[in-house]
Amino acid sequence: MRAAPTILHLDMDAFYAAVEQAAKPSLRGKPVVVGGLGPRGVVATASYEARRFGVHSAMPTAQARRLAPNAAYLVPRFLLYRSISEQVMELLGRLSPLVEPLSLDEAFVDLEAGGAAHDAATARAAGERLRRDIYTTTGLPGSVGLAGSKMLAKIASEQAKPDGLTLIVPGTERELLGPLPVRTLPGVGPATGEHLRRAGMTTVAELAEAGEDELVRLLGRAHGAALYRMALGHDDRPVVAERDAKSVSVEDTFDVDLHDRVRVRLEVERLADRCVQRLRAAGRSGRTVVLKVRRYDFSTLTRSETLRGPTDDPGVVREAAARLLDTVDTTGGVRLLGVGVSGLADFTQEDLFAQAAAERSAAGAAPVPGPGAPEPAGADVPGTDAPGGAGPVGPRGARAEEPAERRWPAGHDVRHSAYGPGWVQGSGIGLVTVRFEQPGSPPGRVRTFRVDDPELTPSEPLPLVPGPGRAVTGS
DNA sequence: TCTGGGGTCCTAGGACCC
DNA sequence: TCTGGGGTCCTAGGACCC
Repeated sequence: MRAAPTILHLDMDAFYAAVEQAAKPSLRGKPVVVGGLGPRGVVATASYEARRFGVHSAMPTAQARRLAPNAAYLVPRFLLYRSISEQVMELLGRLSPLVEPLSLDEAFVDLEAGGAAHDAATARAAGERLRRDIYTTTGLPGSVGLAGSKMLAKIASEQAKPDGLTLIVPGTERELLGPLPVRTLPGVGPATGEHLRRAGMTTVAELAEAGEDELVRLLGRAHGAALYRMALGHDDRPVVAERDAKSVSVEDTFDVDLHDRVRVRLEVERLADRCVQRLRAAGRSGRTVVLKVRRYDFSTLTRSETLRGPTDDPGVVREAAARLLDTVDTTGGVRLLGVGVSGLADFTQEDLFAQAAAERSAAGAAPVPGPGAPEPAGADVPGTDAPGGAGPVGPRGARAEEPAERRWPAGHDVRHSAYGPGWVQGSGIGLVTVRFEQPGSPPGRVRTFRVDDPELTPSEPLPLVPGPGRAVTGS
């Protein structure tokens, strides 16, 4: 808890939906929902217009459609959001070397470490300038919280939403926190909130009155003690830049439960390969392989196996995952499968190759292809040892005849040789509907084409804000 | 039309070691 | 003969966050 409100928390407003509205003039001021559009999809972000219908994050998309049938429903374009996020984070980096990103749309900044502020007045000025710079650069609104601690800066940015700035004057923390619901505090979710409610505590002031011993008794050592400190407004956690990932995982929920054991095994192997791709892209390797299975009744279990040393070998991870699968009862159907690797080490592939070669020569085995040689990996190579001889199968079970919705995902950019840039408004039954507009244009009009129209091609997102050297790359 | 995907941290029990 | 503690690693599950 520092004496000046020089910890800044930035939270972009309805980030994914706001990016889509900036990219698509006809959606500005309209309800927009970004999320999974399949039968089991959930909402990632709802625009403020959509929230007025009761739509919110984590709500099943089907439920959102009932509440807001006329909203625009779009699949997320993470590569685009990442590129915008990098622009925002770059602006934060100009304020201070201590920037701690929490997600694509959120970060803490230690203004004191960068010399950007030393008191309330300079902190407020830096926050307002940041909001202006973000808007100028990206065209997007973001809210800023300023306080003497991370917790309060985050609470402040929440209170500033949308498109605002709130500064909490040090010394006023307890009176500000006291009347707030316990759920306001970070780390108090549905379970803890209910736990506390049953113990008669609904406000932060009541947590402080209960005392540390009582909270520890209720919630356990770490959680209870941390919560008590938070309730008093005590929070000394520093802003920490650059934290290494501790695990990498991928998972898929299937549109329809899987019953075929052979198919389940095939999907586990595909997930293992995808997981290893991500691991390698990060230049890491890992020692513990984790299999996650969600069954038809939503019961979820994990099985893990720790190897003798870290690996980034797809075959090793695949085989470990397959062994773990053998210990799981999947009768009744499988809703979700996931494969993860934890216990990460900074192993380069060269290290691993050298190590593997050493082990082979020690064992007197024949040489095998090194990392440079082609090897089965990635979505287009099925597990070659999979029983049943199943061919390539899409993540949702799609085969050669790909449905229009997946070839032309709602919201993705396209270009027509005559009509120019536009985006997919919807597709199905062999047709795709495109709205022809772009970030700087007035709202455009809609035209419909056959899905195999040669004049129509997928294209890269256009910059949200026109300007030199500000090309946006993305999905 | 029930409930995504990618993470983090904590707890608790058992194994194993000193 | 009967019964110590502490520390670390591994596994499984759960809560929480965006």
